[in-house]
Amino acid sequence: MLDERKLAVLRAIVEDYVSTNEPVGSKALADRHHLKVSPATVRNDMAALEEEGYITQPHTSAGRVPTDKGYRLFVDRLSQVKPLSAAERRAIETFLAGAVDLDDVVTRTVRLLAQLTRQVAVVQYPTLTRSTVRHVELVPLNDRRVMLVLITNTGRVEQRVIELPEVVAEARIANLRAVLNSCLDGCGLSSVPDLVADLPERLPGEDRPAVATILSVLLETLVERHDEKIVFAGAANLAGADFSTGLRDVLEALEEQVVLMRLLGETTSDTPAALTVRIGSENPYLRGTSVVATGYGSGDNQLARLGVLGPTRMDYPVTMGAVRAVARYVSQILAAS
Amino acid sequence: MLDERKLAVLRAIVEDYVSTNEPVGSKALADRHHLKVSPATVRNDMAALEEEGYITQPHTSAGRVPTDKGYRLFVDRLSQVKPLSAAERRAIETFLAGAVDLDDVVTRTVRLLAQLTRQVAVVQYPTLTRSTVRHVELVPLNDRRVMLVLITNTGRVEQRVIELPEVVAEARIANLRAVLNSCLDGCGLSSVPDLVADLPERLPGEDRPAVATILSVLLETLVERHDEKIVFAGAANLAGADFSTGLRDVLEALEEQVVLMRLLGETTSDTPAALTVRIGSENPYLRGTSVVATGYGSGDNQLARLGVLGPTRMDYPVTMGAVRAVARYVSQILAAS
DNA sequence: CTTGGCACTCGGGAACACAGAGTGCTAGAG
DNA sequence: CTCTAGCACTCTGTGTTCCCGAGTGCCAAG
Repeated sequence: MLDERKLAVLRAIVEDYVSTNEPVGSKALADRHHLKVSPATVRNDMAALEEEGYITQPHTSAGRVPTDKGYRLFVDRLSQVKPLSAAERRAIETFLAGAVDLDDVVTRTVRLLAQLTRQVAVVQYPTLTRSTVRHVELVPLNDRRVMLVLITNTGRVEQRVIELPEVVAEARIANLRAVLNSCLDGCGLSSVPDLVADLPERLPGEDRPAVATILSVLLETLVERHDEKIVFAGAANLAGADFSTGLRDVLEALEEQVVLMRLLGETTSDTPAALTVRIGSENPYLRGTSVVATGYGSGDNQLARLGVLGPTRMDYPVTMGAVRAVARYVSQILAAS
Repeated sequence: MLDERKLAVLRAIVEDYVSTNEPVGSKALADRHHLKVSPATVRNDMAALEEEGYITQPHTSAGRVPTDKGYRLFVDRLSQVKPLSAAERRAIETFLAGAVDLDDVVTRTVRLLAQLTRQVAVVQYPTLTRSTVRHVELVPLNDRRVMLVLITNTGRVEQRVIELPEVVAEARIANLRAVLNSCLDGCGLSSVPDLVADLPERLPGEDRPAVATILSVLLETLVERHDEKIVFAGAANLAGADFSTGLRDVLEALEEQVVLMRLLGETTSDTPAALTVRIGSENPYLRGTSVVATGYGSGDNQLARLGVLGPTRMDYPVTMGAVRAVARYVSQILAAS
């Protein structure tokens, strides 16, 4: 049904449309892409492609524009991820190398990605689930309040202020801290609930109410903050592009953690580092936009996801190259720390 | 020069223009605002106001539109801050009350403010300068690395990973932590540099290189992170409004910490809690937008600033009311914790 | 199967007219 | 001296018409 030349025509249409943002006609196409056939032939192929739903015309007698299905075919079979230039790679490296802590890594990453792709970049904070406990700290604030600080091996720090049900002496807090640390140090976060389950019983009775309160907050921290936090950058890049779904919707989605999560998608378990591309209507919300995302993280355990969001009319090969490269570098940085 | 009625006319023009977004003419004005004079009289007054530069007409023979100078006069003399409704106040209270930590307070505040004003809200993180040290933590990550965690009385937590120049045993780290805490606990952040100045000399010689490294990072943390961090929300509210300076510029400014800082302005030392209103060209960058901001913080020491950013054509009384109210509530929340 | 020719279809821009809102000015009333 | 009424004038925005050109679909010939 789709011979080699028809595919070449589709590829040419996508490339031209992406770069010019105008419906592309048979004449211009035959010229620009040294297809060695006449415009009439191209027209026949276009008719076939339109029949199959890969392209469409905005109105009778205008050029053709790729459909979501057309982009999909282009991404899957007609294009290759375009590697970054050496200069870009160096820029990434130096830019990310200056990061001082996890927060900084994430902030720099998201900005870098936005600048590189000229799209909106989205980065999810490394999830706690697969991290391990590096240290638990209990800091007495006054005699009824302590601050719980949880430090993970990925450099993430979670903090909560806890109201105690009763006055607890500092020494007892210190003791509890020691117990918690000896119990949890180095353990995976997912195993924390099991490990602390019988803790209250192993401590003097007088401490139990306080311990129960602290533990409940600790567990809550693990669950609630699971992978809630997502940041974005490059919203200014939306100003130029026009979205079928209206700029407002896109901006709203960007500020909704939940929606962003859904857009970034989940790491497919078998090939976690693979690039995910969701085109237009393939997206759960925001059907007018495309998302290019991938997992990142140190070594074989993927920590979280990052990607970019833009109009369906985007340069997929370049964008995919940038996303992949940034994910690799940031994984590397995280692995080193 | 400007009698009572001319001022009333200006007020009416501002109010009408803000609510309709269309240049307002003499007829509509005389009707809607039960000024007890004829359109012709209003026209005369308008001519005078235009002469003085308070209003202008987009083109000959269209209605009048307030100038920045006109808005300024309106804000200074012709309007009163509009208090929030009881329902809104309750909403604020319940929404902010659920915050679990400082991060959460800031996030909730900025969203709340954006929703309340239907503008872009901007909140600066409480600055460290006037806080005091609650606790310093040194967590060994491996034998060449420690994590420094600084906890302040405002609930802020700063963290840095430190590369040590040499291997340091955990016991020595623990000792150093104890020294640091006994030395700094409860002290104002601004006095930290003085307090730690002679610390290396008071410790065994073998520790000095490590201590020097740690202290330099600590000091750096105090300076660099000074009041750098700013968050915003409600970018979607920009979608409707049209900015003279182009939407792109506004979005770009929002992602530039430095620009945002300048826009929020500085707390005037004498009346820190006063509302600052910068209208259009009064702003350093982004001359097409207005900023309504104020300081917030517990008690008499102002910690940081918050405010909203919107088109010059905004409802100043309502916006000012919302900013003031939110600042008060968040100050209250911070004081309590 | 490919190509050249040809008639057809729309979208978008230019030219034009026109209604409506709003103004400035002047002369008269209070 | 101030306010009002009337009037002529000036715009913008909108609707209409018209035409050009890009692009198509189809057909017949190579």
